[in-house]
Parts: sequence; structure tokens; C-alpha cells
Amino acid sequence: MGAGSRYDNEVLSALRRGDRFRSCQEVHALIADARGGPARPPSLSTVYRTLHRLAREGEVDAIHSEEGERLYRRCATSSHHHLLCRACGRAREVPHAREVRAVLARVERLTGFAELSYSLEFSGVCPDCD
Amino acid sequence: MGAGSRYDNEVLSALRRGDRFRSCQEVHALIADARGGPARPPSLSTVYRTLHRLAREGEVDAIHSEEGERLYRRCATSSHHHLLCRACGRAREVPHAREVRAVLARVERLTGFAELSYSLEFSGVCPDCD
DNA sequence: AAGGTTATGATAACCGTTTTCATTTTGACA
DNA sequence: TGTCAAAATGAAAACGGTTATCATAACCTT
Repeated sequence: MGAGSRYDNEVLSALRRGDRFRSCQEVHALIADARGGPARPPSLSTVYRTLHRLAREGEVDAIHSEEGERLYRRCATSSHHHLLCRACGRAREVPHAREVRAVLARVERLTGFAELSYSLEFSGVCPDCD
Repeated sequence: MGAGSRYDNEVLSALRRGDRFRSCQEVHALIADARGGPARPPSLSTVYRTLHRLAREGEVDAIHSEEGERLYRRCATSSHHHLLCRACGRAREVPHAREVRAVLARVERLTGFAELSYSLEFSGVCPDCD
């Protein structure tokens, strides 16, 4: 505990708006938008810090865009992959693929590597954009 | 053709030195080292440009490090995944996993997404480091 | 309310990468 | 081989996302 931010909820709720990965600056803008009136949004620094911490704590998922930008997303389940639409950028989760376990075991046996982990991301064109 | 660089060979041969992904600046340093004497190495700009182009042409593979840095590697086969050692950073290729095709087809059916592609990277601890 | 701890905001620093542009090299062709 | 246009190069500046800095503000705990 202790290491919480006053803005955790706003950051998380911004991430929940729309099913896509968002950059830190997008999150910052979303929060500013959500506050209609003269209310002061958190600074960019704070949003960076908050997202960084939430990612470290496992509260949000982080990936790198093709351009190297860091993108965040709030995820529902713990075991899943991401499927990004190349056209509209929306992302959905797909359930963890059982087959990957088999591949992992085979790679481990084949290579002698230990403590194998992996990252798997899908992309395609979603039904709406197709 | 036509769009080649005078330094393609040196860049590629630097990438072949050691089986690990290398940043652009590492490649630049490797080339400078390889030229013992007073010979002038290519500028950093040129190495950036060359690697960028080689990646676009599919001559080298590019990934992003955890910190967002772009890393390059010369790869032998066209269909493979990478297995990075978390301890020493060396990378080896593992043959393309047949199971992934099945997963891909299932995800396509399940989600209605078209033109699916994916990226799959493994990491672990190699036999030498274990 | 006092005092120490932690979070925040504004700004500067960082760092890898890209852009710019003047200069050099290259290649085609007479 | 000399000329000329097109392409590549180097040096430095610009860029963009991210992190560090530090003074100020908010937050406990007593």
C-alpha cells in the first residue's frame, strides 16, 4: 500500500474508455477531457509516474508500439493475448492459447534454455474495418 | 535496386559478429573497431539509415528492447522466432512453430479478424548461463 | 497545529532517432 | 575521360517520448 496516487482511478477509468492501447499522453488528454469544467487535470509527469507504477504492479498491461512508444491498457483477465486491429487500432483480448504451452515445452527441450517465457501479439483487420 | 549503401557489407558483417541483437550505436562502434587504423568509419547517421533500410527490405530483423531501443539482427532463415537469454543477451533462432498456424486459424474464426499476423518472442536462461 | 513524509507540477535534462542541408561520391552518357 | 544529375554521406540541429530534478503542496500521525 502506501504508494498510491490520487489519480489512480482517473487513469484507470481513462484506460477503460475504448478498447485500445493508449499512450501516456493520450491518457493525459482523456483525463483532461473528462473534466468538463475548470478542474485541473494531473500533470503529464504524474500520469507518466502513475502508469509506470500501475504497470509495475501488474494493474495494467504495457507494450511497445512499432515506433517504440509505450502503450498501456487495462486488462480483464490475467492470461490472454492481444489482438490489435491494424486499421482502427482497437484491441481485444483473446484467450490464452493452449498450444503455446506445447511449443514452450518443445523449445525448452530443443534448446536447453530454462525458465522460458514468451510474448505473443496478434494483429489483423477487425470485422468493422474489413 | 539502386538504393544501396556503400556500407551495407560492413553493417551486415558487424551484425554477424556474435549472436545477439545489436543497437544502431553498437553496430557503429563495432564497425569502428573493425577498422584498426585511421580509416574513417561511416557516420552514425549513415548506420541509422542503413539499418533502417535493411530492416525495411527484410535483410535484418528488428525488435524493440524492453526500454524501447531498436535492436537489429541478421537472420539466417525466414521463418523463425527468437529466443533471447535474459542473462547474457545472446539470441538464437528457433524454428517456426507449426502450432502457431493452428492458433492463428482459431483466432481468426473466433474473432472475425482478417489478415492475421503475429509476433512471438521467447526468452529464457541459456545453458551457458544456467 | 507541528513536523516529517510523500505526491505533485513545472521545467530541464536525457537519449535514441530523424531531419536538414551543404558537400561528396556515384553512375550514366556523351 | 569530362560533365552533369541523382544519390549517399557527415555534421549538427531538431524531435519526441520519457525520466530526473527540485521547490511546493498535500497528507498523515500524533
